[in-house]
Amino acid sequence: MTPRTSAQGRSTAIEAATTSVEDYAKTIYGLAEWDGASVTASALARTLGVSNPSVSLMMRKMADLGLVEHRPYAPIALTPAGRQLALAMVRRHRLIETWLVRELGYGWEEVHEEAERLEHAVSETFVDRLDVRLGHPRVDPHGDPIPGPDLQLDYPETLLLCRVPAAMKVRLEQVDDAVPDALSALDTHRVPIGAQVTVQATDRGAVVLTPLTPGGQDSPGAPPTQDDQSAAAGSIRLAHEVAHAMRVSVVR
Amino acid sequence: MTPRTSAQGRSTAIEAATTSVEDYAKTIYGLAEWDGASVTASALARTLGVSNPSVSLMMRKMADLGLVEHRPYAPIALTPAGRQLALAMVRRHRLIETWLVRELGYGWEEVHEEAERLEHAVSETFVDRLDVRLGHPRVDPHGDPIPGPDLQLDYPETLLLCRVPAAMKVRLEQVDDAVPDALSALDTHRVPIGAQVTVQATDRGAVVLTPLTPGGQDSPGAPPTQDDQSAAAGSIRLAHEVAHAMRVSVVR
DNA sequence: AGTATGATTTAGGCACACCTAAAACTGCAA
DNA sequence: TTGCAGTTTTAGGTGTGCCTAAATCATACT
Ligand SMILES: [Mn+2]
Ligand SMILES: [Mn+2]
Ligand SMILES: [Mn+2]
Ligand SMILES: [Mn+2]
Repeated sequence: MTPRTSAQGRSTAIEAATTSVEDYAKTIYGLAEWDGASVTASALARTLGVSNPSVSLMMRKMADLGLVEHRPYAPIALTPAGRQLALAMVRRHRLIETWLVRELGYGWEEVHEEAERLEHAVSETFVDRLDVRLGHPRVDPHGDPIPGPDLQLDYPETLLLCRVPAAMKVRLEQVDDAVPDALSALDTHRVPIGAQVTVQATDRGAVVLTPLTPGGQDSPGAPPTQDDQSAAAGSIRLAHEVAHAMRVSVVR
Repeated sequence: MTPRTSAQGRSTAIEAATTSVEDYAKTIYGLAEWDGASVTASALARTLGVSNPSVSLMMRKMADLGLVEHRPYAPIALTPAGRQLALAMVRRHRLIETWLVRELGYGWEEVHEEAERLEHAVSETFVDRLDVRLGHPRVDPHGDPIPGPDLQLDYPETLLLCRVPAAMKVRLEQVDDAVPDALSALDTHRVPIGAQVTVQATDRGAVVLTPLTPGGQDSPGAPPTQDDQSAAAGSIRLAHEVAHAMRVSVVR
């Protein structure tokens, strides 16, 4: 896609961002935020579904544009300008997802792919009007916080579920919408965002938990599924990968 | 942009359409429909804002894809497959415009640009859900008919305003949203789509007309503007270019 | 017919964003 | 400390879509 035409002049480099540049910026930001580790070229390549050389080349380009800090063979970090761009994309993405769920009847597992395309096509004006129409939502359907018009973002204090010690009571705050297994696990066991659960046991990243709050509100659908090999009724086992796709806050 | 990922398999070539191919198809269709003339390479180039050689090359590509019929130096026509693609894009475009006006508070002069980008980013699913949400609208904010899910399209019998003979009573059916002067002229003189007017005189494509129906309903805004050099109160002069951007149906 | 004029196509290039294969670097481990 | 395995970068190449400049073609006018 050609460089973005839209909007009114702000940071030059951000104006010239292509679809690819926007996705790289957003992905770097996302990786760094989700689990605080430093971002490597190969992690970026894996997440974006491109080859390592492509990342290398793009990093040079984005360094030239002043969007990333990157000395060869070192980890990758966004510059302040890069973070601005990333936050702008995150805002678009999450507002669009919220709108798709609230007004077009999308399921929370469908919206990510659609938003991934739309985020590059909408104007700044569009985003602002959508924000107003939705009443300035603070989180998206997956619990991810939405940056305000000023791109400010306040995170709740959260941990990766796969790192929570056993016997702790936590509240489900966010799910990674790019991990379908995580979304379907929560759907299956009727654990919505905001539900409280107790971590019964942990096993090298995998966790077993029991719902506390809404848990099994028996909405019309499948009967209390007991598919997993979990013995205790209401006991839920999540694989490491799935537990890595959820963030929780500590209760009490 | 890379080839379209979305949707379920239909006509292979249509699946593989890029943003550019989609725009070419839509534009060829639009030119042919608006004033029934045959589509030339340079008209296409002018409308799309690209050079003639670009059109030449693209026509070879689209001929190979089976989307257009084009022998060198001859006029350009869509194949049935090309028409399918064009109609699908027209449907997207017009539904999106309708939604932007109805639900996001856009003015009818703002929507075209936004839709021009969004139409390439939305999925088939999205379009269908939007259609349902809007209640299957039959025309967009500019009076252009919207193809149904089956891509069927029924046009009202209309003429280009610039070709209407004098002393005829007509109803304004469509405005070309890509001609800002036409939209602002109608805004200024408070002539909405559906209004009836009499063509007082014609002058080599330019027309002078008098509103009949809603005409000057004095909505809160500027006072009955008499900016033009038109003498009679309520008499409106439209330049050829502007009159070419409107289609009307004959009344009675 | 003979030629000028404009429309159209061909030739040659550029920018982006990818890819595979080959080289270069790093850091850990024998 | 030396080697080697994995990571990262360089080299070389593809597909799209666009451009300018230089042919070509079609035809309308003398
Ligand atoms: Mn998402
Ligand atoms: Mn994206
Ligand atoms: Mn339009
Ligand atoms: Mn378009």
